[in-house]
Amino acid sequence: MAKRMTSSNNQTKRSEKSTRVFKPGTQKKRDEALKNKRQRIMNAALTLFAKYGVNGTTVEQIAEAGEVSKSNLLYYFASKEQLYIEVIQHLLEVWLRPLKSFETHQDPIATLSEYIEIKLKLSRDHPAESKLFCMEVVQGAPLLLNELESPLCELVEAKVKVINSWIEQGKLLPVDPYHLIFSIWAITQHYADFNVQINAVTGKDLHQPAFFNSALKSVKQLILGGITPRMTI
Amino acid sequence: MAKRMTSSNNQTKRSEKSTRVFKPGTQKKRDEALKNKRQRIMNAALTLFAKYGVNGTTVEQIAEAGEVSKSNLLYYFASKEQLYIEVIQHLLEVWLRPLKSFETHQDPIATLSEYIEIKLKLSRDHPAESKLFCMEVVQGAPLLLNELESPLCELVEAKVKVINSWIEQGKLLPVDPYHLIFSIWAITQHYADFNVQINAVTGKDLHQPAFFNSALKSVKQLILGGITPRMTI
DNA sequence: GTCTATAATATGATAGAC
DNA sequence: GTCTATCATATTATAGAC
Repeated sequence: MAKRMTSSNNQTKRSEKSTRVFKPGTQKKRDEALKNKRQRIMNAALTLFAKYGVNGTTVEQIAEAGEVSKSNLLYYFASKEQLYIEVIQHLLEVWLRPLKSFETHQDPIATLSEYIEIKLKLSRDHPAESKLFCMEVVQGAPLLLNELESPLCELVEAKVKVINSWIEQGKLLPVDPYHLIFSIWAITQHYADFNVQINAVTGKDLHQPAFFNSALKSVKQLILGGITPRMTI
Repeated sequence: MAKRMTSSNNQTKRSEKSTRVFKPGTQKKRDEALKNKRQRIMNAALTLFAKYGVNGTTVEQIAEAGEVSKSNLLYYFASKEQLYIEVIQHLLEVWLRPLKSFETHQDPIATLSEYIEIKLKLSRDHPAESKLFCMEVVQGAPLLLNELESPLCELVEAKVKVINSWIEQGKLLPVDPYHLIFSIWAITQHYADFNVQINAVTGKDLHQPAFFNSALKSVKQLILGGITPRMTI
């Protein structure tokens, strides 16, 4: 009793949008406008949730940022919680993409190197997604646990097998694949999530190309340096 | 307007505690009881803030967890915000301690190795502190920015100089000291902050000694592997 | 110091006109 | 679909008795 949002009592109410067609061609336009509006609202919500937390953000703030009225927003999303869920779901998709596209080239170093770069670019270009994901997981991921358990788990396991086979082939020094993956996630996402601290200490951020490059170089050096086989001619 | 907590309008009201002494020896006891109560409340607040966020936690929940009444809590802390500030300040002290005690032994690898271990133990033993610090920084650290700018900055700069001197002496391979420090923070704190995700993927957590040891070993291997000079006999 | 009201207000959500 | 009230409630904080 007396909680803010418990991520449970959700009954989607207005998921069916009016399907009547008046003139041919009008429907598509209508759908697009609606989609844009939903998109605008979700983007605004993402930014604000990442900045103030879910409970620190009001529907009115989101509406203002999305340039709609509060009640209009609640016409498009049944409730604040429903909006949050949709934002999180969309976010997760963006967030798992790099791992899915983790192409396993012949050379493990090239593969991991590419993955690190993709992740660091994601931190640079989608900091709000990174931060909201971070906060959600830190708080116990009440809404994500299901998704984290099945899909992520399988995805990670597949990569773990690849890494282990590299190690068996002597292409990589022995290392625990799970910790390797966690370390890559941790460091690359740190540049987005802790950017305020990084900025306080260095005065720089990832949008400065020089800083981005030095970060990328260092991360690669640290992560890959410990697992690159020495040349033994 | 219409925000939850803006971290500004704070005038500490009840900082002076009654100083009248009735019997000798009673005062100390009284102070201790008071301190214990404040401690209890702050501990409860820390745990709940870390789990539900500041705005997701009500004063009543904290009071319940701290085993005091709501109004009694507000007798000890002028406001929820004031409580939050005190929690954060105490937290920061705990959080900066390892960096302060970053003893610079002769051997850089031993020094860094020890620092990594301390940080990982901190993640294991003080996950709530880690999480709340994380959330605060992710959200822009409105309350911490001052502290982060001066004290942390100087502390880091001192360590950076040490690391650079090691590099000059050839005891360490060239590496950007800032990124090195960030990487250590990122990985070690990740085990506390993202423990839910780590647990979802591996089924394990830092309290299992075997998992702690494998994490420690891997982190050392990754961080130190890329900066340990090769033996060139 | 502690408790029981209760004030003051912020905020999510709905009703109903247009 | 959109807007203007407005409701209902949760929640911080205070007043005042004991």
